[in-house]
Amino acid sequence: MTNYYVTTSIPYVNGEPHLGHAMEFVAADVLARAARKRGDTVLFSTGTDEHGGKIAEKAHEKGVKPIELANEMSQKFRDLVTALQVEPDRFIRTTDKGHEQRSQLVWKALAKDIYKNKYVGWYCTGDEEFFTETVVKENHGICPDHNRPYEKIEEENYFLRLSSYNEQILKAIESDELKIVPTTRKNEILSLLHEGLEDISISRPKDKIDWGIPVPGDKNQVMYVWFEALLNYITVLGYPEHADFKEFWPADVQVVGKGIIRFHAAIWPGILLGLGLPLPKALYVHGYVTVGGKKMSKSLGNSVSPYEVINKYGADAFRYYFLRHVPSYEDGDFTWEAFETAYNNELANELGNAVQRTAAMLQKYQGGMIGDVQGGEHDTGAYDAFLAECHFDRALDEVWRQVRGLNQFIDTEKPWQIAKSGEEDHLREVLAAQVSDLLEIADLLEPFLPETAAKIVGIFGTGIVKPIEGTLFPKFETEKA
RNA sequence: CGCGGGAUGGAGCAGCGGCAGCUCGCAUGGCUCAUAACCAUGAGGUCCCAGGUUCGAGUCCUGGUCCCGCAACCA
Repeated sequence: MTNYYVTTSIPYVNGEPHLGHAMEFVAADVLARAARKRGDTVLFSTGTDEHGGKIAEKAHEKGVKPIELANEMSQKFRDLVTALQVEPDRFIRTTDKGHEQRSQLVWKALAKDIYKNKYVGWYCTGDEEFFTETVVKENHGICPDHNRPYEKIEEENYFLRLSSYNEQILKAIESDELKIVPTTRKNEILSLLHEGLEDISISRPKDKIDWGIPVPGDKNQVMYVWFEALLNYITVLGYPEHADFKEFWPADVQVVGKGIIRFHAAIWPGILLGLGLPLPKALYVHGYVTVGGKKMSKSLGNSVSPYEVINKYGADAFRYYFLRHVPSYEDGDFTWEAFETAYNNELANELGNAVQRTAAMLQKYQGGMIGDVQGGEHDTGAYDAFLAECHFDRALDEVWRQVRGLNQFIDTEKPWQIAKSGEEDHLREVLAAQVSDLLEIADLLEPFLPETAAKIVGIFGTGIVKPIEGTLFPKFETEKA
């Protein structure tokens, strides 16, 4: 029995769940479902990242405690996961006691690679934030927001000796021991590693940020959120002693967005090497979703809630669009127009109608009786390969190649003519072949569109057609502006 | 010269040395089992510019133009 461990990054509960989060959940869910389908023992984990100054600040603004805000927001992400028909085995919160305790164990285990040092930086008392040398130079030493000079401030931080693992990380990524998909992302991180990693600060003074996990043995410091958030991938398994940890680590695939690749391809491997643990086998890096070609933002007022889409068209339609029409290896765009076109043409017309016409003919000509169905005859090699590479869009292209092939087959065979000529055996064969195709399509679709796959099997899976209520994908009139 | 990605028919993309391809959209024809669905055919491209390598270049090299990421200690 093979074990399979897949994770998503855990969203920071600073903002509402958006399309990007939804897409990542869905991508990981496809991998998990595909693994379950081939019989692996799967552990699929997701969750929320809840500590840090931003959360404390926001809670303060709203007049609630940080944990109250975190509870509320975490639930929203959990609800989104459910609405998307995404089925994780674990949902970790970084405020879980277990995570906090285990993170401290990690800290202690890393002791040899942690040292205390002074962090020197340019600070604006207006923003209460540090700025980089570059930014300070650009602004000629004066903060444009507050019109006051940046101050040079020193603070004590704990640092992780990331630099000492640079070579090992570089080798692991170069050799695909830690495989980064797609290659462009791998090259990006390799160039970063060639430049060399610096040690990073992994704590903050408590008097500045106190919403965090205490550093063991130092009352004045809390862990830097990023450091601690990364640890979720092993604390959720029960690092260091739990059986799950021993059985499921290293992860098979970690799904992350392109914006946080450095954390996952540099810092995280550094931590793992420091702990003497194996690195994850693969990192799948997806792009960002834009709306109408523009970054989603509140100021532009162009953000689309995942629920708007799901409530109107259903989870499977959502999954379909974001898996096929947002390129798996690049950024993608969402517009209602593109979504509705894909929905109507591909889901309703091509697939939905293929199901419908097949079911209708079986009922009309054979009283719903399905003849001998031969099992899948198509070569799914390309599909399998794409799926293994997280090339979801291409994998679905392959499925749709079959859907189109089926429609072509029907038009070529013309079962309605065969019915008229009374060649019953031939008709039975042709219709059975259609069903066979549809069942194979349903099988391939299962990780991507679980509800749809189940419906198709429900209709044709037994010897007799069991029509569903309504249609697979009711067509929507495109709203014309 | 900080690093990297990209520029291909109206739109979105694939092709990465050997007849320029896919999806959408558009036009025409066919069919009638079906969700006004399905099928076929067609129109539409100086493959960013300028040089070069080659029998042959979207495809390789050099230079240029224009876009877009990253370059963080916000997570």
